[in-house]
This record gives sequence, C-alpha cells and structure tokens, in this order.
Amino acid sequence: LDVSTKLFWEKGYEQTSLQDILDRMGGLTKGAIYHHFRSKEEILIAVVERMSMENTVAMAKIRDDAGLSGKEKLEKMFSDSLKNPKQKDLFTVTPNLMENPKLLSFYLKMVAYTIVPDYIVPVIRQGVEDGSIKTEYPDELADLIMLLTDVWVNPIIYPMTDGQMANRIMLINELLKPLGIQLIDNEMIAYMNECRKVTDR
Amino acid sequence: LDVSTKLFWEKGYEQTSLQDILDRMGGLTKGAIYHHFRSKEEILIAVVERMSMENTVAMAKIRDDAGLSGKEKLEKMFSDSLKNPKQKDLFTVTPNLMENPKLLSFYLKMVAYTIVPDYIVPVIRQGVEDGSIKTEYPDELADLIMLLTDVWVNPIIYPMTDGQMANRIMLINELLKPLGIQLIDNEMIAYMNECRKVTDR
DNA sequence: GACTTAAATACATACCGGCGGTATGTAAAG
DNA sequence: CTTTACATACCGCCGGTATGTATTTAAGTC
Repeated sequence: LDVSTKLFWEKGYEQTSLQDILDRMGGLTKGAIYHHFRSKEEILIAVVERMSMENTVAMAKIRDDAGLSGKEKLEKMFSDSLKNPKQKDLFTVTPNLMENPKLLSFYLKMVAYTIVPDYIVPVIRQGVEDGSIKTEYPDELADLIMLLTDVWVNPIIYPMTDGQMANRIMLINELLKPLGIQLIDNEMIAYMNECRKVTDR
Repeated sequence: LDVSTKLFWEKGYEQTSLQDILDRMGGLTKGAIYHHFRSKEEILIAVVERMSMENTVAMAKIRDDAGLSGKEKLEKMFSDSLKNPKQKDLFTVTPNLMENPKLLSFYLKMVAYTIVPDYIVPVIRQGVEDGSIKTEYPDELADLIMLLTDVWVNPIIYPMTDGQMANRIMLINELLKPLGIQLIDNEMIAYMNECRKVTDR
C-alpha cells in the first residue's frame, strides 16, 4: 500500500501498472498481489481508505464534541484542515489530481457520498437547531461548503498560487457571512492579506 | 466522432476500446482510425471539442451583446443553460460523469481553463465596472459561479432529483443575492418550488 | 508437552485475451 | 507522380486467472 500510494500519486492510477508496483517491492510477483487484492482497483480503494482515515477520525472528534455550536464545529473543521495541509509526503511529489482522473473522481465521490453526509450534514443541522447557522437548505449547504472548502480551495485539484487561494477563501468567507458562518477568523484574514500581497494577482 | 461520442458517454472512455468503435463503423479497421487520429485520446479531444462548440458559440453571443449589463449577461447565460439541457441525445443514455473519470476531468478542465477565462471573467468584470455586480474578487467569483452552476448543479455529474436540484439553485440564488446577482427570476422560483413539492426532500 | 496431520496462508509460475499503438502495403483520387 | 484513405499484419504490455507449492497455523492424539 505504501508503494501503491506513492505511485498512484506520482504517475497516476492509470499510468501505474502492477509491474511498476511489483518492481518496488523486492522480488514479489503478481501472484502475491492477487492473493491480497482481487483487482487493481481494489488496491486503489485500500489506498484511498487508508489515506482518508486520519482525516475522518479528526472530523468525527469535532463533530461529536459536545461543547461546541454547529457554527463553531464547522469553523474548526475548516481551520484545522487549513493548518495541517493533508499529508506531508503527498505535497512533495507532483500531485495534480486533474491529471489523475480516476483518483479525482474517487476523491469527489468520497466527499459527496461519505464526508458530507457523515460529518458535515450533522454539524450544519445542529447549527440550524442551535441557531448559530441560518439557512433553509441545510443539506445543500453542507454539500456546497464541502465543495468549496475541500475541492475548490484545494491546490491538489486546482493548482493555484497562495494569493489566488487567499482570494478564494476570502470570497467564500464573504458569501457565507450572511448565514452566520465565518470560516476564517481575523488572524487568518490578516495572514490571507499577506499572501495576496506577496504573490501575483 | 458520432460513434465515439455515443460510446464514450454510454460505456465510459476507458471502457470503450478502439474495436468497439470500429464495430459500429461497418467494416473499417484500426488503420482507418490511426490515419485520422494519432491516439485514442485524440479522439476524445475531438469529441469534447465538437460537443462544446454549440455551447461556447451561444455564450460568446451573450458575452458580446452590447445592450446588456454584466449582471444581465450572467443571468441570461444561466437561464439559457437551464432551459435547454445541454444535448438532447446525451440525456437519453446513462450519463454519469462520476463513473467516467477521464471525461469528468476533461470537462472540469474545460470549465476552469477555457469557459471561465473566455466567457465568465469578461462578463463579471464588465458587471463590476458598470456597477451591476458587487465584489472585490471578480476573477474568483467567475470561477466560483461556474463551479456552482455548471458542475454542482449538473445532474450529469452529481445525480440528483429535480427537488434536490431546485434546492441547490435556490441556495445559490440566496448566496449571490448580496452581490447583486439573481440567477433565477421570480417565474423560475415558482417553478423551482413546484419541483420541491413534487419530488422527495 | 511432544508429535502428527490437516487446513489455511502466502506466495510463485505459467498462461491468456485484449488492448493501444506501429510499420508497411495498396488502391483510388487529385 | 504524389497524396489520401484506408487494410493487413504484427508487437509489447497490461490486467486477470488457473494452478502449483512451500510455510505457517490449528487441531487432534497420546
């Protein structure tokens, strides 16, 4: 799984053959792979599952925190994900999901069909109940926020400079303000403005 | 291209072999294909290019209309795309882009790197200049609106009921209202509410 | 506890059809 | 005479399968 993870990110899923994986595993053969996995795709599933574990555990902890309002949970989820950029290793290689279609659609599906319903929807619903979030469309809002924060503002999916990213985040922040949500605090805003000055545009 | 378009949408790009295409072309052989295209991917490029032509021509016409404000152009672009759902044939087959990763990423790239800069950014910038749209982040707003209207509210990408789609559109409408943009008019709102009543959720 | 044995585990080997792609030939059109 | 529009034949590799074989584990017997 270590080897496959690296190769799938470096070369892309389609461009990685079983032989490529085997070559980095010191003498094993295809029989070994097919003993543990029923197909190449099943390797991908295992890889993605393992990668997302860390993240989902952290989100579950926030979701189940009894001391926070819905709004606060949402804000914490976002700022946490901003502060520790996913995986360390993954950023060192060239991770452009746009050129890795299979991984991209996998990620999008995970966001839409697992993360949103399991972690975001409950939080938004709580926010509507406790009055910290104002919307008529809680489920759709959950989906939209996830699309914006985990996809649109994701340099792995949309390559962009820090300045562009800061702009996007500021825009999201503005759009969500009328709903009572402020994804980034003032300290973060100051940092964002720094980013916009330093880089282009 | 007709045959390839159909197959790529029906079975997916990866699942369509050159032989599949040949089989529906009455006796031609692989030599014929490789005389006209240098690779399978080049067929896909031609297919997508041909498909998007109709759309881009219509958007260009709106963009270059001298009699409309930026806001009006944007609204017209969206309502037009809502009224004629892309292609007629494409909806009859099973078009789920999530299960068609290569086509999906192609589409996303086209939206982000062609449609947004060529058609949406100019319109938004005009809107900011003529005062019909209010934002500090015109380029990012262009990108975001396209993501929402062409990706998030797109049953080909995210399968959903009419009711869910109506909810999403209403939410977008609400979020954009503070910026001076009202993507759907009152007549459309009434129709949307009908949709939400008829279907689930 | 020591010994035997059966079953499950963890691979290796050999093989397959089909795939995208290439090199080359050839008839017809310009 | 050259270009176009194909057909034919062939290639290496890929994901996947069927089968064989050591090694480990579990159970049973004394």
